[in-house]
Amino acid sequence: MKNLVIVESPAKAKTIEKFLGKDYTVKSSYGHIRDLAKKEMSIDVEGNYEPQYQISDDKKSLVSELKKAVKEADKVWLASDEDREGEAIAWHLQETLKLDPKRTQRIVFNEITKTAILHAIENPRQIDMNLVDAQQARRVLDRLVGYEISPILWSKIKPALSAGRVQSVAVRLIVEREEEIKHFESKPYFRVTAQFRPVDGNKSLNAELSRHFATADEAEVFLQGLVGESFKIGKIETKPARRTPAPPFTTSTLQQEASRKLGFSVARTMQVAQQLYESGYITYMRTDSVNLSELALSMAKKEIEAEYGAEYVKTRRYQTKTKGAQEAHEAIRPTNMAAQSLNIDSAQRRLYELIWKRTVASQMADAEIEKTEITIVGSRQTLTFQCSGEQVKFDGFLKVYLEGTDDEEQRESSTMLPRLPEGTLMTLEHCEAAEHYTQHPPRYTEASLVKKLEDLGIGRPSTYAPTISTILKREYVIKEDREAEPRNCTVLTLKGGQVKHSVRTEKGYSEKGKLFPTDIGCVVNNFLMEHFANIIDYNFTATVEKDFDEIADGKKEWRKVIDRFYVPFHKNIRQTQQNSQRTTGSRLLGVDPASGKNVYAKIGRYGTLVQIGETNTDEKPRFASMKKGQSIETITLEDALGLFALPRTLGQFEDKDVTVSIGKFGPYVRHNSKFYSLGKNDDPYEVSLERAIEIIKVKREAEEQKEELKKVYPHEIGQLDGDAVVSNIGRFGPYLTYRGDNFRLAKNIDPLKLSVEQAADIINGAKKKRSKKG
DNA sequence: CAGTGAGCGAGCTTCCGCTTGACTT
Repeated sequence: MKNLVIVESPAKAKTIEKFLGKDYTVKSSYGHIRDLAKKEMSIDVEGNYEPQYQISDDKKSLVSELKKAVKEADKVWLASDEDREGEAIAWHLQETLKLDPKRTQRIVFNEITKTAILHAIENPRQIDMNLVDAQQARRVLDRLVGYEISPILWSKIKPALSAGRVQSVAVRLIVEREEEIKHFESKPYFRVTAQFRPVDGNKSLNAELSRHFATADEAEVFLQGLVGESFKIGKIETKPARRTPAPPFTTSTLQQEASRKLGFSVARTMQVAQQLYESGYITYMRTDSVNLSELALSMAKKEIEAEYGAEYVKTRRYQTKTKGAQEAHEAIRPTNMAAQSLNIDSAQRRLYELIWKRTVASQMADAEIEKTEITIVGSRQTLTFQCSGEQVKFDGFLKVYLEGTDDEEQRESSTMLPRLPEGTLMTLEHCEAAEHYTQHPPRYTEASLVKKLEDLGIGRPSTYAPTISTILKREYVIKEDREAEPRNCTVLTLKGGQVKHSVRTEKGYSEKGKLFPTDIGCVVNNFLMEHFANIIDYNFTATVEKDFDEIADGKKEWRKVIDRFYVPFHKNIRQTQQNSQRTTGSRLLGVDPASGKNVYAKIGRYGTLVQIGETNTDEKPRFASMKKGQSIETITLEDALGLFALPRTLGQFEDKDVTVSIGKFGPYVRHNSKFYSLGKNDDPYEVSLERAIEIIKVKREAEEQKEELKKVYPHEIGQLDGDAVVSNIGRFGPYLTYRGDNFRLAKNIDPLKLSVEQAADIINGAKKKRSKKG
């Protein structure tokens, strides 16, 4: 071996190895190999912010493997990504592997093509310490912010909470959107729609009045005024229009489209994309670039020509405009544009087809459209009816793909309009004024939150999905479906010269998979807004990014940048710790009629709770946890008092009391000092004695079965090369144990009837599979 | 495994960004 190349991703290593031939061995660092220790701050604040790095636990064996490879190589090529993090990875590798700079080359490429890689090899450079320092500043700042604010939250609000430059802004967006919605005043308005037919024609057209009415009375006056009116076509306007395809996918836009068109969560999209990437079907899926390689452009061109004809080709080079983009990779695209679809599992196939369509469409001609606007005027009326339509003259990229939209109230406007000359007399066939309500701004979905964060320049492609998981895990936000209340809407219809009133029920749009803030999320956000407004300012990241850029350009020293931030920040931390009150989000609900004491809803150490009586008095208050779906803000006194019904005694079974309550691990039935967990659909406040007894009996039966199994298992099948092979049944089904290793058994295998030979096959088969993966 | 929310005090929790793999009992 002469050359050792180290890249970040193993899939990339595999591809590059093919391009480079046998003088090169390509290995992967699997991302960062060193980081600040997890347990402590690991930043010497007094010692000029010196970071204390250590090799991550899961990277120790990898590092020793890399060290060995380095020893056998004449030259080491550090080929991590061409961005801040990539440069830092290269530097950490150089430091950790103790690489001799004379025998070490830094190379970069932002597309995985043979030309790009050979070009990179011919143009090596040294590690750019300014860029590394920009990364260190980023890392240190995030650690300081996260690890100094979080403990304040533990002492002032609740243990195990967290705050950070990215996650706290994500929560703030969701909390503030909810506030907006709460203060939104939904107003009714009347929309007038009509159907006209040419006097000597039969194809009618739908039109809408050019204005809305605020009240039913106004609408009625208008409708009444239409009686005996004659209509004609006033004006016909046709305008050519063009539509342009969306740029190729980045991580963020892929997540948005997969959410809109396939209903995937952000995490699912990334998981499926990872599978496609590892199989070699698509390029790297964590990217902020819309750039396509020259190879990709020519492949797309060839494919479009062959499939749709030369007139559909339009080669486009896209520019990335995203704030803070680092563009170390290409856009997400198929590696082989000739493969329109793949014979793989359904989720992978659907995501792949989406990527294929988006990429190919981005290299296709504009769609040419003719927009027609028809105005219908009445002889006495000053108001006009409008009707608009579109005709596609040349479909261009629309043949393949059209980007989805987040607009929930999209109106169809692609109807083709009949060709009618101006002045054509029209008959009014039908007219109605229907009540609608103005709609509050939409709540965020996972994907629309990612879009917003990206617009603000907050977070990176590799962190969008984990950030969402974090704020869900901390229970700052909850993702759920909520049905909208149906609303009664007045409809006025003009019929036979009369205006008739009727009522139509409008179901309103239900919120599917939307992000709602929780009590904890709101309380934490309020606390941060009060004490750390600068950190969760929407521009904080953008501001510090400017500093990082200047560090990267060698114009600023990273330690000075951090010091300027840290000194006032830390002072604020100290003051907040000393001066601010414990925050519980407490709300007085009313007075408990039984005791005459106050009832409160607030945040406790283990979640939201209701409390009867005062704290800080001799008499201890009574507490009860809130149920799922209840919140401090909306819980009523009555519901709160209902929570004190536990523990409930349901009655007797086998001469012993049956009681039901909620414990640390959820609701349970207690009988004869034994515990039985309630099922998912059982409500401890409602559950009957009969159901409780059933639960007891089911658990007893399961335990009996377990006892039976214990008589047979563990079962020794026999000896294999001098050691026992044992079969057993565990939490995950039947398995074999042999020499301290476990091997799962297929469902159709009877672990008691297994022969030693069969067991040996299973063990060897599994070992082979494992070593292949390892 | 089966309240915990008062108080005491030990020890624990926590960030962002880069990457995949573990394969359980």
